[in-house]
Amino acid sequence: MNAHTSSPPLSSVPSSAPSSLPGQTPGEVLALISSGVAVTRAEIARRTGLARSTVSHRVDALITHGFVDEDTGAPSTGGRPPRRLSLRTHGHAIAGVDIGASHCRVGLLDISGTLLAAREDPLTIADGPEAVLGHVERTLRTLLEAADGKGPRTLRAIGVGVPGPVEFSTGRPVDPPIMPGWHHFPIPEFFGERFGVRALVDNDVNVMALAEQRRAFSDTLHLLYLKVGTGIGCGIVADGRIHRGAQGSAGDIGHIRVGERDEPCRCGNSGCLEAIAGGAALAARLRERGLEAEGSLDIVRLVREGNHEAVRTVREAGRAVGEVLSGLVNFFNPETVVVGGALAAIHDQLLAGVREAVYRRSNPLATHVLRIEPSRIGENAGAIGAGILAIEHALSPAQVDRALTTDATAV
Amino acid sequence: MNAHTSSPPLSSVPSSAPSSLPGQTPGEVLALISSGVAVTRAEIARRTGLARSTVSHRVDALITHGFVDEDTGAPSTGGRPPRRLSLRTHGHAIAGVDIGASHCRVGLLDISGTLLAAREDPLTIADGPEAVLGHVERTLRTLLEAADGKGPRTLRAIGVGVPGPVEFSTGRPVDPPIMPGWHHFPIPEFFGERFGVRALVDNDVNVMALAEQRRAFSDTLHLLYLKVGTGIGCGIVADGRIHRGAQGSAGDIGHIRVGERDEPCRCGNSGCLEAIAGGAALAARLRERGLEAEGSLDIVRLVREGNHEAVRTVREAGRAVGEVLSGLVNFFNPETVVVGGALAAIHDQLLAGVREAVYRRSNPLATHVLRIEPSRIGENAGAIGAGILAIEHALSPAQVDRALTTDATAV
DNA sequence: CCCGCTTTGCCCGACTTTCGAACAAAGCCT
DNA sequence: AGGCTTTGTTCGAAAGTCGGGCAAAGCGGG
Repeated sequence: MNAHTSSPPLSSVPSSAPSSLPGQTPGEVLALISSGVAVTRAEIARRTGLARSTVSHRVDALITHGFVDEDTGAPSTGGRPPRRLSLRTHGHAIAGVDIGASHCRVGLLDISGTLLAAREDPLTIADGPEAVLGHVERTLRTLLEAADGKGPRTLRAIGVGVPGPVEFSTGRPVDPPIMPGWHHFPIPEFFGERFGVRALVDNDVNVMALAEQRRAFSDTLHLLYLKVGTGIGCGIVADGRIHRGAQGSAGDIGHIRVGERDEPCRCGNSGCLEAIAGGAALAARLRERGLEAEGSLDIVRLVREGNHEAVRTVREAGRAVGEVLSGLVNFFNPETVVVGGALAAIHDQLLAGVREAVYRRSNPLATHVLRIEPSRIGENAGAIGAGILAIEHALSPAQVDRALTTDATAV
Repeated sequence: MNAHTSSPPLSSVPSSAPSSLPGQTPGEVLALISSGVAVTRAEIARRTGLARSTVSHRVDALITHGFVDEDTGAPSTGGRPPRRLSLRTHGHAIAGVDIGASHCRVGLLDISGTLLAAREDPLTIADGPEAVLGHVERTLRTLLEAADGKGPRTLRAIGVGVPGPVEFSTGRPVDPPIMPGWHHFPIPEFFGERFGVRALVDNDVNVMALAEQRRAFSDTLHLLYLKVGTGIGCGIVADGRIHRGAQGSAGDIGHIRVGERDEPCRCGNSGCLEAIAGGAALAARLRERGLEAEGSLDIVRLVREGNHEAVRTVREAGRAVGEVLSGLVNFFNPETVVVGGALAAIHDQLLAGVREAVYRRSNPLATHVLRIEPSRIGENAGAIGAGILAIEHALSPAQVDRALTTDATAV
């Protein structure tokens, strides 16, 4: 197999890189600044091909509208030192809300994505949307007041992750199996009425995947986030964007059939991944063998204590997860798989099994650069990811341009 | 489970629809016209929010540069009848090339995507790129000359589908298992030197998926194209765009493990989908039972003849495919699954098995609007899809804008 | 220390694009 | 035939963009 590596010049074929597409509008200039791609006026001009005067114009608009701050000088490159521009974090605030089956975490972020404060409370999602969201509202108001200490912050947008499928365009859960009473509940309207801002709602694993991709694995465009807890789910980032599928139920891998074992599953089928490797199933199996295990946390405890039975069971679960994952790797060809959820606390044991199965069965081309790693963000992934979702909405070029034209000074 | 269907007004929450974003540049105006979204000047003005005079300006530019034709009047809506605009097909030509393991199909399309002519020839891909592409070049020149009869046509771009993973940005195959000698061969440069136009190269199933989505299932954004032939592969359209994955090997589902059976596979593992349900494997199994079957076509023949053994085998293969597919449906949540490839000729038998397995195992939310259907495009899907890839490149706003500014009259 | 060099950022006149309003065109309706 | 409606064009005004000139600000060599 001879490799052709030379790059003969393309005679009269237009170059594929249009060299300078983005940045045609103030909002896109802001995107360049906030993403760190170009942080001085001169850099922006070079990057976009716009005249220096035009760039100054746009940057001025962004500054007077409170989107950008001008830091003091930067290191000179031989001539006059450029003035560094940065997203103005002061003044704006974003909420990131992670609602789980039995807990709820509310985070406050600045507009650059830094988590300023977070609070977790136990809560039962089955109490219904009014009760749960009411609690979120109160927590959020508390956090906002507390944060006011360091300069007032105006809430700009809210991101919400919920444990079930969501129709993203309307922000409404659709037939969520573990959220009784939430079907079609208009979450964005709930927050819109109370805070006067937009709320973006998505599946919790999706926003966790987003958090990991944006914050910890920004060099990878295609990422899967495997959440192994009581149940098993998967968040998908394809080409840097969340893949939600037709009904918003993409990533629902808990009931994929795996292996030979025919464990019955609560879904009515048997042999489901969740029935074999989910935290609830593992705990049940350990109980059968006389161990004390109620939920995922007990499994973590037992493994940490070095209980052989538990370690073996978890490793086996890892293999089951890995077997399913190997298929998904072949199909989706991600660069990174992040493993999170309660059981990721013992990722040494879990990942060993996962890697074993994936590298045994997957296409070598797909695996030879594949990384399978534990979550880097950890317990705040949901809140941060939801916040990122909201930030990217609030800072999208379209939104920013609108803010500039309907000249109400931001902040 | 109570359903909340009311839509209370969003107090002071900005509407999610920016109402009039697209169309800021001549290229985007052309996109509106060619996609049929807005086909008169007045419609474009309404759709984009631009002044009518601006729209006229842009349309004039598109007309003088040969991108748009002005048809005669359209039905009046009470006032002066609008003049209908349409993409100028006359003059432009696009090539769509579908290279298989043992055949090659070259198609000539006009810029609206209509197939003008096509030719298929047998050929062995293992003869290497120079030989194969040389043949494609000759065929394409023949087709271009023949098409010249009805007005001269200038070739604008070439799309190519090949049976292996491709690094799309460079158009080079990467470690393709059934294309010896093609590793890293610079296909776009080959055509660039000979025709002076850009060539876009992609995996063959990807372009087939694209063809089905754009031409036959344009109401669905998420589509899988399952090709069941000698081998088994899958093309992925996510959110209207081809998903290629990190190494361009996404959709390589032939070696996902399925079921209990441990058939050895040429990949070294056992239990692979392809080893159980691929055309080659089915033929081998039928041969074992004394039937005469060399390849996929013989299976089709036997099933058509009503051979019970063959029908049963195909149906079983369908179930195996369906079992894998059920997992992918849960994971990806497509709206449509299209089944093509040689064995799709007997889709009654094959699809029965596929549907049976999918509907048994997949998440009801994901399946209740899922369509599993035979290919509608058929044998030209590869050539047409490759052509569409090239057309969408040539008509992309960026390309069109460049053509307008570097004022060389198109056509 | 001063002066030329380099790079950055702003100012200003020339040019291009876009807008909005007025007007012509073309069919429908009474 | 004349008013009405919708479409498309013409034209002057407004806005945005460009590019050159110029001041600002640091570096480095004599």
